[in-house]
Amino acid sequence: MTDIKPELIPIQHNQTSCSNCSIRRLALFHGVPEEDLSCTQNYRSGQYKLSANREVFRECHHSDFLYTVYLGWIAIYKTLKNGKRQILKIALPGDIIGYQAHNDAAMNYSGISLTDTILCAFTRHDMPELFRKNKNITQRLTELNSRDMNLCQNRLLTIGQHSAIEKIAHFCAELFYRIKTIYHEPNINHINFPLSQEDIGDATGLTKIHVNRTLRELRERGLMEISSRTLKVNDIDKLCELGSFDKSTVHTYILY
Amino acid sequence: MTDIKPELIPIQHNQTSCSNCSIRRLALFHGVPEEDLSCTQNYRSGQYKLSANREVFRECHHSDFLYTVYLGWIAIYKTLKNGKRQILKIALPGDIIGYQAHNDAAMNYSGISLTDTILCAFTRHDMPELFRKNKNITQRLTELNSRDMNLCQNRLLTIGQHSAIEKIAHFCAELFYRIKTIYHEPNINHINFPLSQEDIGDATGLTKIHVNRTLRELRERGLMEISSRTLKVNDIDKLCELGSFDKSTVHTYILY
DNA sequence: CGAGGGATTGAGATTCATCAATCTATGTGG
DNA sequence: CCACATAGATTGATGAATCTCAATCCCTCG
Repeated sequence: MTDIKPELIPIQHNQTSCSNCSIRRLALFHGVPEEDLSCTQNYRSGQYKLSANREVFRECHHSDFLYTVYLGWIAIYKTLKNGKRQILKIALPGDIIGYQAHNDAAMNYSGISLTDTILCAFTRHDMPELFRKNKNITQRLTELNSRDMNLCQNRLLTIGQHSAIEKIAHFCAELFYRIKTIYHEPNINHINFPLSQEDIGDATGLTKIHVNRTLRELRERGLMEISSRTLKVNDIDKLCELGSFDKSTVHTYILY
Repeated sequence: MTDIKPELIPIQHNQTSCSNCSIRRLALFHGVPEEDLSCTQNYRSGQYKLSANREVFRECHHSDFLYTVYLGWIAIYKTLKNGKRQILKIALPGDIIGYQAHNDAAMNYSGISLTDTILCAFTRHDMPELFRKNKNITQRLTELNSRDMNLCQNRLLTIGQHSAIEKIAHFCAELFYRIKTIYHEPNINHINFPLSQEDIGDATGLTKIHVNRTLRELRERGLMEISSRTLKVNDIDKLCELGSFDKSTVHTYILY
C-alpha cells in the first residue's frame, strides 16, 4: 500500500493571504488577532485546487497535511470490508479536516471532494510548534473539535433512534442551516446540494433505493425537495420538527 | 427547570491524592510530571461517591463540575422527546466526563451512574486557568478528546452500517478490551458487565427484545454470553471478526 | 447521438419493532 | 425466613420498515 498522493493542484498566483481571508470568521483563526496572522501564514504550506470526486486522504494511510476547507464540500467517511461506507461528516468552508491528536498516526478516515474545492494546507509536522506559540489558535482548534464532537453525537442519536424519514430530515436541515450561516443568507429557502441519493444513504445508514422513496415522501408532504443538485426547503419548521432538529441551539454546534 | 443537584456524597477521609492516584496512567494527568501534580490537586474540588443509577448531569442543564471517573461505569446519553435514548459513550475509570469547550454552555448530554462510582470533581470555572498554566494537561486533554471522537466515529460506522448481531458484537468487544486494558488483565476471558439488555439496546439502537434474541444467537454460536452481570467471551477472534472490531488498532483509540 | 451515472419504480424477502404473556432473580417488609 | 413486589429476561405471534434484486427512465456530457 503506497501513500496517497492526492491530485492537488497548487495555486501559484492570487493565493489569498490569511489576513485577508474571506472565511477567517469561520476558520481556525477566528478570534486570532491581526498580528498573529503573519505567523499563521508562515505555517500554511499553500492553497490547492481539487476537482470533484478526488481523494484528499485515505483511511489507514498517512497524510502529511491537514487542511482548512476554503471552498467546496468534502465528505469524511469510513469504509467496511464489505464495501459499505459511513459518511461521518460533511466538511464545508471554514472546517478543518484531517486533524488528529497524534501526528504520526495513520488517518482514521478517508476524505473525498464532492465538488470543486480549494483547500489551505498545513504541514502536520509543524502543528505542535504552532500550537505552542499561539494560544488563541489552540483554543480555537479545541472549540472546532468540540463542535465536531457535538455534530457526531447528534448524528449518532439520529441514526440510532430515528426512522428513515426523520434521519433524512435531520441531515438535510443541518446542512441547510450550516450553508445558510456560512454564506450569510438567513432568508433564502434553497441551497446548492451536491450529494447524490447514494451519498445521503451513506450518511444516514440507508440504501439509495430507500432514500429515493423517502425523498419522494418528503416532497409529497411539502417539506423539501431535491432536484438538479439543489435542495429546496418548503416548510422549514415542519422539517426541523420531523428531524428533531433544534433550531434554537444551532449556534452551539454550528460554530461560525 | 431547576439545575440538577446530583446526589454526590463527598468523601471526607482517605481521599486519594493526585500524585498517588492508581489510575493516573489513564486519566487526565497521564504524562504530567510529578511537580505539576500538586498544582492539579489544587484544582480538584474533591472526590465523591455515587451509588448506581444516579444522575451526574442532565442535558440542557448546567453543571458546575466536570469529572474524572475514578471507579465505576457511567453512561453518557441523549434523550428524544418520544422517550427514546441513545447512549453515546460508556465512561470507565480514567475517562473524563462533562468536558465541553464552552464553559457557560448547558450540557449537551446526560450522564448516569451504572454502578457504584467514585468521581474526582473539577470546577469547570477553573479549567481555563489550569489549561493556561499547564501545557501537559492541555495536551493530554486534547488526546483524550481525540480518542473519544474516534470511539464516537467508530460507533457511528457500526450503528449506521451493521446488522444487529454485528452491532452487539462490536459494542461488547470494545468494552471487553477497554476493561481488560484498564485492569491489566490481558488473559482473562470474562469481565464484570453491569449493563441491562435495555442499556445495550439504547447503545446500539435496538429494542431490548431484539437484543435478547441476538444475545441468544451469540450464545448459541459460541461467541459470548452475558449472565448475572458478567460478560464471558468464548471466541474473541470470531467476536471481533463479526463485529469488525480491529484488535490491532486498539491502542490508537483505547488510550490508556 | 450514444454512453453512463444517477433517479425511479415494482415485487418480494428479511430484519427488526411491537404487543403481549410468562418466567426468573433479587431485594424488601413483616 | 417467607411472601410479595419489582425489574429484568425470555418467548411467541404479528406487522411494519427497510433491504435486495431487477428493470426502466432520464439527464448530462462528450
